[in-house]
Amino acid sequence: METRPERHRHDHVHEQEAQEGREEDEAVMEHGAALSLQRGATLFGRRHDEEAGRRRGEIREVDFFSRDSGARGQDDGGGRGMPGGGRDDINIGLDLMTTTAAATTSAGEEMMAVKNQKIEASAVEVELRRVVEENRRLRSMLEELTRSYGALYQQLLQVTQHRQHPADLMINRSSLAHTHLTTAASHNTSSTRQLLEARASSTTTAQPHAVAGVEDEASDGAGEASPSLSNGGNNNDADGKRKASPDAMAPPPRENGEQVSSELPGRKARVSVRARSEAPMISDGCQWRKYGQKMAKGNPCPRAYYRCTMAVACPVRKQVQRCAEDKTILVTTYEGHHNHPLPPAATTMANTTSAAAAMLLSGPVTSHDGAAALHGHPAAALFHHSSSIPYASTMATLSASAPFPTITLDLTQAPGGLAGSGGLLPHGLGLHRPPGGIHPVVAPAMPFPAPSPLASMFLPQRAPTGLPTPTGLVARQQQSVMETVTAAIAADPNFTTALAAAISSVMAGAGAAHQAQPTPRGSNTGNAGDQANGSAGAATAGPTAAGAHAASAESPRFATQSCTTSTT
DNA sequence: CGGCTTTGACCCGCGC
DNA sequence: GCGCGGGTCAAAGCCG
Repeated sequence: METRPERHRHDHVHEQEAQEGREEDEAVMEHGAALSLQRGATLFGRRHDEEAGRRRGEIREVDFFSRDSGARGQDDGGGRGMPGGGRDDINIGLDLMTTTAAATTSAGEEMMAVKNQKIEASAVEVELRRVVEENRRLRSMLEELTRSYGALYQQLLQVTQHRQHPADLMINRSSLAHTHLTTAASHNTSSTRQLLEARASSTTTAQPHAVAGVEDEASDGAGEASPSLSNGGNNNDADGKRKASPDAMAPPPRENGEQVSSELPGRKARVSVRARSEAPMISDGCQWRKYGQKMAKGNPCPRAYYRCTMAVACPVRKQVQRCAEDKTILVTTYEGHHNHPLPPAATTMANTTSAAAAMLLSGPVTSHDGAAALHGHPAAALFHHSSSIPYASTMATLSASAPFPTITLDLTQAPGGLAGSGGLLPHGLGLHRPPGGIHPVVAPAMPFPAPSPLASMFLPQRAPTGLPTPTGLVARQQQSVMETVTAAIAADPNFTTALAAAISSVMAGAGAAHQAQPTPRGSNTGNAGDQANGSAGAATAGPTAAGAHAASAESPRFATQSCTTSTT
């Protein structure tokens, strides 16, 4: 038939379009579909009017497509329609499509719609193939990182077994960190090297502590199931100052028998997060109640004390204070263990602090500058590694002077000199997009030992797992790191919003269901006195940010922002 | 009315 | 022992 060549040509053309311009295709498809619908409706009405009387009883509506051709053939008054055949319909449709509008019949439009569906399907298929390929690539990257981590971790364990020889240990550590750097390495930067060197020298000065740190680390590394071995005890020794409602701060016995009580009766290590925010509090997914405020010496800004109110007797507290030097920086210090499950958003933040806590507890709290501790801890690998990532330079130090061991994660500094911008951190999107078209904030993160007792303080109570297998440990650590990184980004409301928008645009068709995560009170801070939140950043945490939290808490993992440190 | 914030008082540990 | 500073308590007030 003469229409077949036409049809083929159109198919070809549309396939080309499918590969070249999806938007155009989509527009066409939508139009076609709409047209088809419209025509279908018209046709239906007409058919209903004309034929209903004489062919009463036939269910034409249901059999719309298959019967059309016949009906249309009659409508057109021509022999063009083939009685009953679906393929013939296609021919007709194409023919109509290429002819004038006057000659166009509803059948043509319907065929157009069918055709468009095919085109759409092929486009989706192409896209799917691309995504699968990318997924494969990412997976191989992850596997490689996992392998590297496993090797390094084994090496670390061996080192800890020889801790009686501090000198050797030190050397091994340096090589460890160095090894990691080279492993991670393609992105190595000079700043990372400087950082590493600085830490190496610190290690030299704080060698004995470093040894202790490794010892603790070994216990931590052995698994979070043995928290009692953590240096939490050490911390507490150093922590004698706090009167501390011991009962309040002592974590309740875990259902799994995990004796966290061994952690310490008094105060525990703290994790401090510095982030730029105009809001009075950063969004961390928990509900807090302010129970006090005090002017701290040396800082014109008052320090606010909050208590977790998500559970009746949750001992977790946090302090929020603006940085004296830069009032746009909000310093949030967490302390204690949640005794209740946390919402995803809160878990994300919890994991962030867990990561830091893992480092803190694994390191010597009394080290001169804390660098030694970091240096010896596998978690340091994360930070080293992150430092080597263009978008994420990370550093953390422990406080030496603070009454309690404190680690500060500084999320205020943007790599690439953006730190001084004074704004929040939306710089990530688009500004530092790495080559390759991967999401700007997606970067491999190095797994590190699972959080020990302190680490669990922000985590929901877990089921007992016993000593984790290396594999499970690695997996959990990876997740933790990923979430750490995620939370670091999520801490920035603006960034979160932008990220959420980006994600939704990418995931539009697929699973945009994640978007809004229902959070109580419409805010993931849950803080009651949030008028300021409403106007400032944290409150952007509304649905969008919450969505980002949710998304981040699940799987796409994002690289951390910069993380330098401060001392308390 | 309940929950939250505010704010002054109080407690405690540390340093001198 | 005293003063200082950090942290907490609790009454009063505010707010939805």
